[in-house]
Amino acid sequence: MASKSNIFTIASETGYSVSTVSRVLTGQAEKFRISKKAIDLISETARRLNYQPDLVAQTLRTKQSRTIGLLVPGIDNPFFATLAGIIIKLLGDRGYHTLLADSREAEAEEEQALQMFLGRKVDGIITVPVSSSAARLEQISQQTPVVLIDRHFSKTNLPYVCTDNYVGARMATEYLLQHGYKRILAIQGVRSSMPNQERLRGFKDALKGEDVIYEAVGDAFSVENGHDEIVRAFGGNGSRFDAVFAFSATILLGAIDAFRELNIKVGEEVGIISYDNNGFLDFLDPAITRVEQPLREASELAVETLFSIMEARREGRSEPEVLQRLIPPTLVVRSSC
Amino acid sequence: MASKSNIFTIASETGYSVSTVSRVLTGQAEKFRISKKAIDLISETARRLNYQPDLVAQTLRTKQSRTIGLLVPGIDNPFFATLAGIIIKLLGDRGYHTLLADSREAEAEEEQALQMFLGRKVDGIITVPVSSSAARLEQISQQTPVVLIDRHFSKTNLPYVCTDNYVGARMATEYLLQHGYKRILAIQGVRSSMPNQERLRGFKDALKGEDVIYEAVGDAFSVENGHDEIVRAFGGNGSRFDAVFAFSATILLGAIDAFRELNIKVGEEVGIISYDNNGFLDFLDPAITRVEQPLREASELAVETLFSIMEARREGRSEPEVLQRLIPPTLVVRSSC
DNA sequence: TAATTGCGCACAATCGTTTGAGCAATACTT
DNA sequence: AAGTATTGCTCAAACGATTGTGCGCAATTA
Repeated sequence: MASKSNIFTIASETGYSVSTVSRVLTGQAEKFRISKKAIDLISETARRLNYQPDLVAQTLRTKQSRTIGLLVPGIDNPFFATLAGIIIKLLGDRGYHTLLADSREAEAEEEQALQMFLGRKVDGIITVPVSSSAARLEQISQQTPVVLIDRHFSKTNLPYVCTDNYVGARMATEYLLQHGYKRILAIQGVRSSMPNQERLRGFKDALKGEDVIYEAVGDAFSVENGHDEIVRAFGGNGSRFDAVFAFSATILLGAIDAFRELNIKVGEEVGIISYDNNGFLDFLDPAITRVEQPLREASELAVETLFSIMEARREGRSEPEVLQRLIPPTLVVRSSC
Repeated sequence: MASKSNIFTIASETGYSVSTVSRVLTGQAEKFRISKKAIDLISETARRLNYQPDLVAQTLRTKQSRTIGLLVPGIDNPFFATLAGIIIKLLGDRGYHTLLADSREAEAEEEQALQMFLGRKVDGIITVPVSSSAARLEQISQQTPVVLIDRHFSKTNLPYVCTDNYVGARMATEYLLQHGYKRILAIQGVRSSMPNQERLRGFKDALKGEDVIYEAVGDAFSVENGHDEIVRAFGGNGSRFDAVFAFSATILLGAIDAFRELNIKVGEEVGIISYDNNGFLDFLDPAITRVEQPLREASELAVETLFSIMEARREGRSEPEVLQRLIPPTLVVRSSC
């Protein structure tokens, strides 16, 4: 009953027309020379009737929903959950709401979500893409601004904010080398994904010319993958490897678990280093040395970028040029290697 | 350009009226005796023009958005992230989208989010409430179905699905007793919250008549709280306690950290048991014995409940009666006590 | 006094759908 | 052959807002 009041109710209640009411309520009063008397009466009445604008009607008319579509490949993954949390907050601060969808690493679900975003008339899209091609997103971005985060495509002019996975992996690998490890096993995540490729490249480049042996196995950002690859590599009689580079925190967990099963002491018998931030890595024993990504900074940059594009388009300006950012990660040293 | 086609485009393209097009596209064709010829032509044209209905316009007209508002107190908390992930998936399976908001444990932000949900005409709301009173939500639920999850209010007829925190805490405490612990420290979360109160009640009831000493300290579901209370209780020369019951996984982490600082061996010198599910509790050393909440089951029940109410209201039926569910948690035994 | 200007507001179209009511043509009845 | 049913569709009014245009009136100017 409270929310039954609309612009028309207020109009008849105050005796003014709906247009006047609308202009007052949208803050266009002085632009249209509405009298102070009218402004006061209308605002007061709106408050009294507990008027809440119908955002759906507003959107239909104005083509602006003050909503951003956020698409991640798995909200149950702490990494994306943290990311989503930060972004939702940042958008909220700017008066925008978030329509969250989960592609579950599947292209079909990604496409569905994008359709939905467009149908819902979101003002912009922030996404961690899962599809292998940028084509669809590039097409969409002509209509609705799109900013990629965490993952990007090799040749695309879509704006993105990613951490520099190449540098991160290089840092991690060099750290292992400096500490005397000579036989390194890398466990990868989804191979087709850009972060994984970059990490692999960084890993290999760091090893170039070094007197070490190495191998890069695995194919998923999952606990199981970490577990299975460790069992495979360390399960037999002894192992060729003295250190492990886990390409994600989930992989790391699986590895830790496998080492425990195999009764191999992490930090002593084998060194281990991981990618990803994740507060609880500090609570493992030993605490895990890792490459952390500046999630907050990345999120802020992504949101900023998105809004600058939105603003530019709204004002018919050409879009800013530098829209692809690679930000450097940080090495957090603990005691696992 | 692709998405510029609307129902009117299709109408003029096919020569039929917009009403006919609409009825075909919404599957009401035979109900209105549209000819097969018309159906075929219209569907074919829609496909050819890549028609996507404007969900905003649809919502305005039908008052149904096929969207559910999901409100959690902190999406960056793994517990709620997991919950959100499950719920988003379940809703997606039923053809519904999710508008996600984060109240950050603040009443003001909760209220804002609820306003937004109503303005957006969500068809239903699933929320982990943070406010101390049920009043506002009860008011809203007359307009839009509301289901509480994880937390509820003591006397309310709002439907909810929570785990039985009383039983869970009792189970945990009894487990400690059975294993010979005699001096138990409980570290609480937010005292005003229903889950905390229930856990405390379960804890105390389990100890009734037993020959043990105990204390319940702390006041936040945070790592710091866990840390500080352990330091306070175990920091001096020896401690009165031989076991700790952490009321949440965050508290547990703080405790683990503090024990490490104090050089006290968990599992040997002190037993510890925790609340909350959290996959990584298995990766700590020792793995933590804990009370897990059946998140999936709870989510399914909550979604089911919400839809049954929505359906009942749509059909003008009276709403189902039994809508408040307390589901039993599970004791997951590991090696920390 | 008549023409001009500015002020304060109202009219009505519009956004893209859905939907109750109605209407012309054909088919069926008796 | 005239009346009734059925078929297959169209008309136009909503939903709740925004917004370009225009109009009556008073104050100012000529």
